[in-house]
Amino acid sequence: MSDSEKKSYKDSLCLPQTNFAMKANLVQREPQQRKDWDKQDIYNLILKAREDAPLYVLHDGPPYANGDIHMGHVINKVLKDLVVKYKTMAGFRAPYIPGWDCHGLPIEAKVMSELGDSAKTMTKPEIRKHCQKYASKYVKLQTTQFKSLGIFGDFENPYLTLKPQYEKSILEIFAELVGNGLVYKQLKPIHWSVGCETALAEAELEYKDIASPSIYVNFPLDDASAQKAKSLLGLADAGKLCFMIWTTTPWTLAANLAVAVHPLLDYVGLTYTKDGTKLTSIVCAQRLEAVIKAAGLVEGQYAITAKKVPGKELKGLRYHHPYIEKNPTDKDCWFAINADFVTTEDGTGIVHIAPGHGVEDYQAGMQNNLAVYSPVKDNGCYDNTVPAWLIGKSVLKVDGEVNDHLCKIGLLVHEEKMMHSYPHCWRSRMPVIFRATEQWFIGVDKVIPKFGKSLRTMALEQLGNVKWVPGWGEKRIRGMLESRPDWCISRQRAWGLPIPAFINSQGQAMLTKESVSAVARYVSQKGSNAWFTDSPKDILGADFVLPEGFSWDDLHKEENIFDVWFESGCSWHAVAANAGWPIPVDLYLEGSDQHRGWFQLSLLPALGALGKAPFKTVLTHGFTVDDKGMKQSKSAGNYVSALEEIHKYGADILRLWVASVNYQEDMRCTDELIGRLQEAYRKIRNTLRYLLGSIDGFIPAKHAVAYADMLPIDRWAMEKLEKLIAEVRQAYEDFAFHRVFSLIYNFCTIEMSSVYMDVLKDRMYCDAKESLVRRSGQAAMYHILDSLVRMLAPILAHTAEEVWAAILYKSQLVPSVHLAAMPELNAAIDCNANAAMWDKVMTLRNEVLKALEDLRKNEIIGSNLEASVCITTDDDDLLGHIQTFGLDNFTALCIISEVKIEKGPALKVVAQKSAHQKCQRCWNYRPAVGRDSQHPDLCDRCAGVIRG
RNA sequence: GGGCUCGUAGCUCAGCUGGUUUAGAGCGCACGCCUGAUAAGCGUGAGGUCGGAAGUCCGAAUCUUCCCGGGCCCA
Repeated sequence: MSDSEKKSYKDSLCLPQTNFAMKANLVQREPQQRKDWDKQDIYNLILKAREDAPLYVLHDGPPYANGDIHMGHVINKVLKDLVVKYKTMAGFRAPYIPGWDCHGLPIEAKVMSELGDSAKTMTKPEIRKHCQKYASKYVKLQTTQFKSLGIFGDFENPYLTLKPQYEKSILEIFAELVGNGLVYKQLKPIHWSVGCETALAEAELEYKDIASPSIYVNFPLDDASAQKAKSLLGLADAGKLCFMIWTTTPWTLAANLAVAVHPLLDYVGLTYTKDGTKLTSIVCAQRLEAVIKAAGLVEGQYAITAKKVPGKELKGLRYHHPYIEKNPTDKDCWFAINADFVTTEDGTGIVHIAPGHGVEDYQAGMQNNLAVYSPVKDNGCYDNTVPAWLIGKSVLKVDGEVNDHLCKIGLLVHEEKMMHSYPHCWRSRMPVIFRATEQWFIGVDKVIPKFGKSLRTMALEQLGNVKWVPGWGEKRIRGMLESRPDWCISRQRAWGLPIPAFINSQGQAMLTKESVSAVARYVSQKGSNAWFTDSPKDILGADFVLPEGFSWDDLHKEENIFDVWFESGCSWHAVAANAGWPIPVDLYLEGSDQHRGWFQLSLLPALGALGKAPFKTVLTHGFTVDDKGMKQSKSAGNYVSALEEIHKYGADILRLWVASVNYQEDMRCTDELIGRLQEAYRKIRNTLRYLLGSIDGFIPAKHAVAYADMLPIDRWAMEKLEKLIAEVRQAYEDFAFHRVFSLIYNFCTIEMSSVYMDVLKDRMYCDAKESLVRRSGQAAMYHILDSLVRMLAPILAHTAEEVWAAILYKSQLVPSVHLAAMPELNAAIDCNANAAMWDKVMTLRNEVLKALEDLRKNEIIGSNLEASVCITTDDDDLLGHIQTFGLDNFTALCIISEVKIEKGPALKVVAQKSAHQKCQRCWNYRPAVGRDSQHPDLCDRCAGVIRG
């Protein structure tokens, strides 16, 4: 028989038929898909279809409207989209309104540098106009980029923190907080950016390692105190008696008002000679060794008092400031105080206190009735209350000079360099200083009369009512809330929402619930620009009743603007509540850095205004790192460009990547790692394609086969599908998308590709087209395809839609797979009922496959169909299972031509080349081949099929 | 320096409150098969002693402590 005759049977087979392309070509195909979605207005179409469904609100945290999107955005937005698409398919109305954070320093700084010198002559409204343009540009840009990921949302109507309606909402919440007595103005040391001349939020700080001077300085006691100290320490001849302090910020000495000692630590006197002068320095006993070393003293050159004095007895001793003669404040100063924060970890155990330049210093100062003295101007230069040699000098550059001066007057004991991590301004990159300025605060420990509790108390109480994913999120935010200071909400910049306070010439501020509400109304109409152009009377309204002490002739607008965190922290009100959605919303989903940021700063306003948290569940994700687990940055060269990846692989590959990794931890991310997901994608796509091809000609309404009537192997597939559906749905409910991925991926590779689809080829290709056995397989594959595509839809948003379109007879008459429902469990199928049998049967199958491998290695067979297998086993259960299953079915399951099984002493699988002839149509080796005179080259089954 | 957190095969993940004798899966890799899913499909195999050390226990990847190395947040 010639080859051409042999091949002629190919046309008699039912090979898979589909137009669904094997090659995805995502980069070309996806944009078209998105265009179709836009045409359909898919987002609103879905919402309309879910009009009466229960609501599920994922409230978007606003990214900053600046720059191109990066992998962090991709992870965040794709995760959100997975939730929204899944919840939609799970039967919820799941709206998604994306938002942007539009105000703030990064934009203003960028705009200012772009404007250059021309900015100097501009008014605030002019600068703000440029900022608005800048923000709008990036909102538009990022919208396009987010949409290119296949994300569904109301991108036509996003929420922007610069919109008047949004600004109004912020002020509404602010009015509540003011009404509840939480807002106050105070001189307080805060992080101050000299470069940007503004206060900075915690979130605006970056820590960098820098070298600072580390100095040990003697503060001489005054005569009376020296006498007292001498007797306390049992000193006879002490020379000049001093407190020795240690600091890494010499410039703050100009604002020194006290020294702090720990009340319970012991202090001693260290006597030595320096430059011919006899000195005794009081230091903490536990720091003696370090101090002696720092001072460069060697054995015999110094003496230590035998007597030790606890810090509490040193309290009140007075000293002379090293270089300032006259008290610059209106309160007492220059004496020792007690403070618990004094440690023995470094320094001398005596801490220099400058209440205007440190948080702990400030607190200690308050407790000891010190002034808050900060002789530093906005630009970081000393004012004129300091000694003449310092006036006008920049505190960032003056350390050396201060040290020289201390050295000259003989009070500098030692100076060295010390590397330490120090906060820097994220914009100007310059070191930040602590500086006391007039700022607005939200008090976290003020008891709110209406609720009878403080914000901190309420927050800590509410944490337990929120579901944190992962669970440790609660611990993390709890720790932060326990220790956080009052919230400094004022910024000295132009690009933001003004703090709606009015000041009179006595410096008194007018800020009431009523005044804020009045401003809110005005801003909602005119926008916040009006604050800078319109008069107080315009803004408040002529009929506004001014409180006692204020008059229209003496009313000035506050110049500060809000911290942008306060703006975004009100989004639950501005967006969710205004849309009519109940607070708390269902889900906040952001990076774990937002425990300090948006989560916390949304929680506080919501508690202050409503007394409840704005969210039910808070889910956090980690950050991308490189293949070695290190932080990624452009400068380190291990940075992955999100846009490049999207353009290179297509959105569904990125979506699949996001879904495949455990987002709760750091996510390793490189181009290669993302590229590898293409292989998984191809496997999934090919599985779907093969299923599509296999159900060609299958009309569910006509050809359906019930589970109970299916062939055993088909029932096995249905049971596996059932199990998959249950596990996938659970994984989606748990937000465990990487579990969804691995479940589906493994199902495609193992259950489908390597077992079921391979096994079914003989039946699907060779049996009669209309035969029940073929319909049984098609029915199973139809269910599998129909379920798979829906379970995949949230992840492979484009591809699933493509598959859905290719399914001729859909299970649900919806125009998009994203409008379909997640597959439900089928009560008729018990996926565990036959588990024991399948377990044994599949194990035996593996044994058979191994035996065949030996044959193949010895070049006795190539294809499995050339083989015949004899099995002996002592396992009666197994024999029973095979009998129930059917020997022919088992033969088909192994994709071999013949199996014999019998009881024997032990499990043994003997494989050999089949003695029969090969059927030229189905390629099985069968005894019947040659017996049919009409079709001598066919087996009985194929002969029958050909005959018709 | 502090708080939280992570560290299982090349990669992505399983291994729950400690106990199925040689720690699993898929991918990748190696070798082979098929050529009727074909820029596809199938099989077999080699790879970890669970970041390191000590400890608790009859028994630890799983508990404790310390150390090393990451990440986020802070100082």
